[in-house]
Amino acid sequence: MTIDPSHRITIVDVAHQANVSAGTVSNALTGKRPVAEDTRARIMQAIRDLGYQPNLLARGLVNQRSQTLGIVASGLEYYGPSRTLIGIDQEANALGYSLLLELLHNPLESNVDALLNLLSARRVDGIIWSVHDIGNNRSWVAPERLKQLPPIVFLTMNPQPDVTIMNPDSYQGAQMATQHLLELGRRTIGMISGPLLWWEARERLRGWRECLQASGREASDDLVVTGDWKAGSGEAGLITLLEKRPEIDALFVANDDMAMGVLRAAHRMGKCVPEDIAVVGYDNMPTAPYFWPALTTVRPRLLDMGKEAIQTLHRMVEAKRLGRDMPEPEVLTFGPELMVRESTVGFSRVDG
Amino acid sequence: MTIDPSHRITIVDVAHQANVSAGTVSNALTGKRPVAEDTRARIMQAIRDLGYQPNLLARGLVNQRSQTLGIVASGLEYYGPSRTLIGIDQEANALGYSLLLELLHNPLESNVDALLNLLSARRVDGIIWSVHDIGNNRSWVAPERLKQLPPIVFLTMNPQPDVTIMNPDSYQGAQMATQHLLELGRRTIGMISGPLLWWEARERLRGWRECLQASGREASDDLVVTGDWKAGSGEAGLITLLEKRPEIDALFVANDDMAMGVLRAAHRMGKCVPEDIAVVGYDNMPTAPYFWPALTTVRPRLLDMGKEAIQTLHRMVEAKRLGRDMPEPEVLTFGPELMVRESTVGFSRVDG
DNA sequence: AAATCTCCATAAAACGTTTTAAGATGGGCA
DNA sequence: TGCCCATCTTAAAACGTTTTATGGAGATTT
Repeated sequence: MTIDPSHRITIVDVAHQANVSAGTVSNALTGKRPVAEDTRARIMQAIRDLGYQPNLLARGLVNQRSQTLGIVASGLEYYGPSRTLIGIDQEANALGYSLLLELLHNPLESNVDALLNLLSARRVDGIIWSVHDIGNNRSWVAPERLKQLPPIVFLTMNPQPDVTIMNPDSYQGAQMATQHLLELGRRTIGMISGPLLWWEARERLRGWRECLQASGREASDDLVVTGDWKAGSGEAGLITLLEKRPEIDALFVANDDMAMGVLRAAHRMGKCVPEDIAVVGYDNMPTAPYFWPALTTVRPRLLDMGKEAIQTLHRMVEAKRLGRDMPEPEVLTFGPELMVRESTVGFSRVDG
Repeated sequence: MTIDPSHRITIVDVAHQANVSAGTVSNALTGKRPVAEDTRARIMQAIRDLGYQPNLLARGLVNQRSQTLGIVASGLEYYGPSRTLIGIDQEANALGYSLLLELLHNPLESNVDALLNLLSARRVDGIIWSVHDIGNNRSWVAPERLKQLPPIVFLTMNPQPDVTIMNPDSYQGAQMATQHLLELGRRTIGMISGPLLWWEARERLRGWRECLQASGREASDDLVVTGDWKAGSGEAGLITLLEKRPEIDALFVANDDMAMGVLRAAHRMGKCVPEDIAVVGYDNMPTAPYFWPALTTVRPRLLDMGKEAIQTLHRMVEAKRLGRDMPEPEVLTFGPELMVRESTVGFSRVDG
């Protein structure tokens, strides 16, 4: 009948072929109302014969939902963010969502209106905001703005009222790292921090400081150097730090990249790790066990966090769809784990 | 008039408010036909007053395109794939596309029909297939299958007829690495390869072998050990290799992660790099300059490749939309760059 | 035998846009 | 005045689904 090859097969083509109406085909496909067994078989056969594929745009239009979640992320070239994304993807797939990915070029950017409008226009069912909390790039987050948007879950954000947030517990991670160094009998524990514009960097700094203070140790400012998360700043950081405070015998470094730079600087200066200086990193990059020496580091549970974020978002989406009242906004915190390796305990005790 | 708060503002609401018809609002928004200046102003005012946001699902339905590209990727936890994705995202945004991301859990999976059907059903305008070519996971790629799908660009794939492909030139990269080692006067150049199921791994191996053969050197099988891309296999690989061939004085390692393991093994065995063994990696991870010693490595141009992939795909999409004939399928190859650092030339010549 | 149920199928309306074909308005020209 | 033309608008039809209200056939009850 139709010989036009550019004609895409629609549900009414299938209906014709199977001698039923479009509505019946729809019922057979969605299973929302009963269809007799033999007509269902005819329909399925017609679908196969014609190679029919439903148009999810049309379905989304009438259903008022796209089965799509908007993911706003940044820093994907780093291990942490991409790991989080993988968790997000796995869980979203399991729940039948597709992901609309928007990468934020410059995460300091606080003018995100165009982006939010785009996601709204595409009618995403919900949004995961996986951009680090830096400077005032969260200034747009306010109840009246959120009301115009689909449900949102924020990742890694300084808690604030009326917002649903998932956080890796940087504060606790820093405490665990510092406590570990204290238990090893280290006297003077320095820190190389991330940029203090970053909320997470401030949390890690706070964890270090409060842990030291709690055990009556010094946590003064000249034990801290601020880096930029990159290895180079770790390398420079160690040099600066040892000039100021040569007696430092342990270091908590706010991420593994900078820790790698620290290790390199130590080698160059002829310092032994961990004998002269013990080093703890943060992130547990897959290569951390193969640093020289293997790096003791804090492992945040990012995969879990990504999955939980999607589950929570899904609940919010469903509540909205069914007209129930939203779950109460909450802050979920994911405790990290300390991976002890050579850079703190030496070669004897690890790696048989 | 409408007090129902759950009512989403549509184009006809705007039309009412501005005392025009829906068609006119559409014309004003798309700019496809002229609209008088004062009515346009009225319309824009109404849009602002009501907070109207166009429904891109509806627009996609009637326009027969979604302004969306499907990105199928895997291995996002590694540097290379995420870097490629960033290039893809940048260029796609510039051309007005959004990205529908589908991560392939197991890239060996060759049954990708469900995934392709989903992307078709969502009416993506085109697809970027950014999954590594492993085993027979490309067996589904055949002209008759491709004909049912939106335009596709494949990344990193063994060339085959009638398919558009972007490739980082692994063969050339491996040759550059090996040639560099030869020029440094190294005698016996081993290799730690990636898994040979991977097309890229085979290309790198071929580059190493043919470069050696071209200069009359040995390239026998016992100079090669196969790893799994991970640092651990590099560490084990060096040990195995030196047991078989203790005279090895240089090593080409198929990626930086494994090279890191090699460096670690060298330290453990008391071998000096580069004095005893020179090492070249592949990928140029951001941390490569901070390895101990800093790693000489091959830098593939992944960002460029991602961008070019989108541009090419865009041309294919437009050709299809306008009913022109498709651009001829082609294979584009991106030449890499050698980053020379301490692990081959020592500390004197780099890093002042 | 009539009335009532079940079960299944359908036609038509909706979802929110763009596009098509046609119409209205007013000005210029003969 | 009558005609044509340019410029702007519009009503209605599409796009491909799902849903709503309706209907018809047979089985079951009264």
